[in-house]
Amino acid sequence: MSREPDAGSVMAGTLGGPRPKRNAERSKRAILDAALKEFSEFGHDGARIDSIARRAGVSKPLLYAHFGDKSALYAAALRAAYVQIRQAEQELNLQAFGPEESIRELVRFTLNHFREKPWFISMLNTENLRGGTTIRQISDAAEIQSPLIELLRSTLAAGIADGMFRDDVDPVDIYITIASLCYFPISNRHTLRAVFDIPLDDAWIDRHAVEIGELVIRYVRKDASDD
Amino acid sequence: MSREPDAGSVMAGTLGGPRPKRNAERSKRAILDAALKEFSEFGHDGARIDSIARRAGVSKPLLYAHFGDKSALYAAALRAAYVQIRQAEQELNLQAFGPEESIRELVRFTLNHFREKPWFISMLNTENLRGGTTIRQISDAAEIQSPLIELLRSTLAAGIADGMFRDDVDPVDIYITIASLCYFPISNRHTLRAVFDIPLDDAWIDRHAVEIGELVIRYVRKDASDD
Amino acid sequence: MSREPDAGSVMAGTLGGPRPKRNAERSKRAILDAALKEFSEFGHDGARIDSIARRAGVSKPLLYAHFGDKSALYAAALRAAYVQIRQAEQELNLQAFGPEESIRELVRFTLNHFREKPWFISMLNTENLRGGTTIRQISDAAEIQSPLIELLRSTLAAGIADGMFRDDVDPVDIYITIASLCYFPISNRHTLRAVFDIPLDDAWIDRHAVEIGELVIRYVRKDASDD
Amino acid sequence: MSREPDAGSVMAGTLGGPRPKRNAERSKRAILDAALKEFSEFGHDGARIDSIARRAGVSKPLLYAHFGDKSALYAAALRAAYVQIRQAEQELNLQAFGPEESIRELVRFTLNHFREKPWFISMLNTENLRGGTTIRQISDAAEIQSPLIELLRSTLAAGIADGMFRDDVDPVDIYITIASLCYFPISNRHTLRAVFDIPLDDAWIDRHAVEIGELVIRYVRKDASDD
DNA sequence: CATGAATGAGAGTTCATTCAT
DNA sequence: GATGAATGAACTCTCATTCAT
Repeated sequence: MSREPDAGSVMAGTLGGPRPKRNAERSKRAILDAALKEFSEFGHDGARIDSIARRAGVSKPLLYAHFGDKSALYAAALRAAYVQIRQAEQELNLQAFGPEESIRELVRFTLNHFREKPWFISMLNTENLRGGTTIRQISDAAEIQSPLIELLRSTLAAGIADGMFRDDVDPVDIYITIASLCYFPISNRHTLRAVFDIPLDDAWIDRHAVEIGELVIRYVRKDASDD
Repeated sequence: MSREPDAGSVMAGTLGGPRPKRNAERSKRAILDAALKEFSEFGHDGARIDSIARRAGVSKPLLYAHFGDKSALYAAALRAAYVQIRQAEQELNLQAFGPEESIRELVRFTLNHFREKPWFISMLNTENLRGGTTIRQISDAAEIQSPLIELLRSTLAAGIADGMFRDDVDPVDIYITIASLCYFPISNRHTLRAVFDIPLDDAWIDRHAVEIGELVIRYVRKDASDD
Repeated sequence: MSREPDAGSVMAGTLGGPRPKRNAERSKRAILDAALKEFSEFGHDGARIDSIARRAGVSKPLLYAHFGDKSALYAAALRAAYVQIRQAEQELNLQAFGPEESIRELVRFTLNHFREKPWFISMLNTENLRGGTTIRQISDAAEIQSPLIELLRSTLAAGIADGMFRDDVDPVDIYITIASLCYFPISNRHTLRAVFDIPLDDAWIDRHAVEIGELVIRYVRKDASDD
Repeated sequence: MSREPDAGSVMAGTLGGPRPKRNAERSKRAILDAALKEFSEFGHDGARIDSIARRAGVSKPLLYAHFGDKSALYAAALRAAYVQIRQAEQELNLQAFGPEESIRELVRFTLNHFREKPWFISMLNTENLRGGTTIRQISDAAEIQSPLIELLRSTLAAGIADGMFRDDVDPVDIYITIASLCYFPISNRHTLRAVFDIPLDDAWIDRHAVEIGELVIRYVRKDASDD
């Protein structure tokens, strides 16, 4: 309510009075962050309420007071993962690029988000493993819908107008294609490493990102055979 | 399903009536099948030993006698999922097709396997969620390695020899690309359905399969700009 | 219901606006009422402090400030139940009736009190279930003792004087007899309904009340065999 | 753990092989007995599963395996209380007595059962406090219905035939009357002791039992005023 | 060999109670 | 004085695992 300590610590020395020890908003946030970590590390069933409370630095009853029960907390964490990626997408400014570069940029963004916020992939895997029961109940929330499809649609339109892109590709398909290509190597890196002898490290991923970009562009590009 | 190599032969000469002596093998098989189902439906932590025993129609002590403990059973189930896909791959005869058609065939096969044996994807998701600890311990087993890379390498070589394919693509990359494209729409169908308004049914998947094929082929195909 | 003895008078002369100053008394009363309901609905262990506070429209710390802890609140509620019945008894004016009618009146009164203030029976059941620990600690309070025994004693004396009643019955015994007969059918109405096929409704109770009256009167009445 | 002192000691020396350490029936019985004690001492909410398991000398999981959950165990205990009184009633042989003595005998029996098996009253109190939800669900069980009503009916009929009893009293009413008179002084002995200055001990109860008998007999007896 | 019976350890959840504003 | 925020302790229930027959 008044001030937030971590933000506060940076500001140490500024006047502003004593930190509040009881701050509902802050506790809720801490619990949600901890839950996101715990659920994405261990899945719905593997996650431990005790551990989440400890991570958040609060007691279990407080956690229950704020979120109800484990499943509700899981739902909140799942939702938070979506909200996070949608917020990040807001900062993408594809209009600044030409059609092809826009696509490369979108690929870069997607892959980097998956890589840097690993809990997003983990939460999605967990949720799909569970049959999507939870997301189905929160999907009505507006924040979950990605506005990216619109961005992609206009990018494709620009490419078509330029005579560079085919006019028979669906933006949702392209989005799913990009997501597929970015998701799998990261989501499945452990099993891939076990089966193939390649070093699936950051460098590999970076190289792969370039390939993905080219792959998608070649696909949408209008070429000799498309007349 | 699988033949019992020497059923009865050990006991062949002994008198003692027609007691089913191969029950051990049978039980083991039943447990493994049940475990594969249970683990893929509920994940490692969600799976219940009780439920597996019930599904297999055996007692828990028997299950423990055969497999040791839950983690060992999980490892066996994971391994079984790999063995199964490798066995199916044996029946792929890509040599019968030309280079492009080979690739289309591989895409079709991969996607169908993912769709028809959903426990494979589930097990992989589960294992990756868990950080790959288990697969790392069983990855030395020969049956897990996919011989598909070799098949792909020769397919690509044939395409290069024909002058149809580029000569700078790595077979592992292509394999991962194909797997990515086939894996994601099936693995994540629940969350995708919640977020996008598309009907992710079999018909959609079938249409998408064609797109995937074309996408990959366009990527490996040598075109005007590749000189 | 009960008058507020000196409401407002203390603050009468002070300036300072019309703040409700008697809130303390009010809150205490509200808490007690809520506690009586809650404890009688759910018993000592089933009652919830949260629920009592909510019912009373006050915060939990206030409740604690007023009553100490759950057991003390329970004790207060138990005491309140007794005070209530004693107050009601005050309005009984048996002297207005002849001996037999007095007894009938007492039966009617007792049964109606049990029926209309169900928390009295519930509190007594709860307390007896708990071994009477609480009542033993508050029994010294004058308000708990029933003056009814005296009333009964003089009623019996009048009946004896009239030559209508036996002279060997103890007023306490008669009181317990009346209470027994009125208590049981109401206290145990749920189990009785489950075991017997009779409709234990108000009409039944009313008829039963008449029987109880006759039963008691026949018992105290001097008859041919009592010489 | 190894030996069971009480039961075992009685049979010590009898042949019959080693006692089974794992005996489902015996465990179930032990749990039920312990539950009956615990629930009647502390009520539904006050009872502790831990305590019941300890009293029964078994682990909590075993208890759950046998009975499901706390409420189911409570239901089983409640039912056991009824079964117990019905079994005891079997041994009542009222036909051996004349009508009046039958009634005295029934009173004696009822009061003694209440006194000697205090959990019966406690369970009934608890169940009524809870609104009878549980008994309503098990009341279809035949063993719960009391055959006593029939006994009473024929006793009354005999008395009427003898010209000793009135012919307008209902056996269910009489049963409830007797139960009321026997129940209350025992059920409410703690609160009664706190309010009245009488020693509610065994001697008092015994004397009261005689009074109850006479009371009931006077009520059913045909007297001068009943013509 | 095969299993019904049993349990130690720990999970999620609740509740009376208190702190800090 | 009054309260939203917070918690220690305990409770019900579950689960992987093993014993004894």
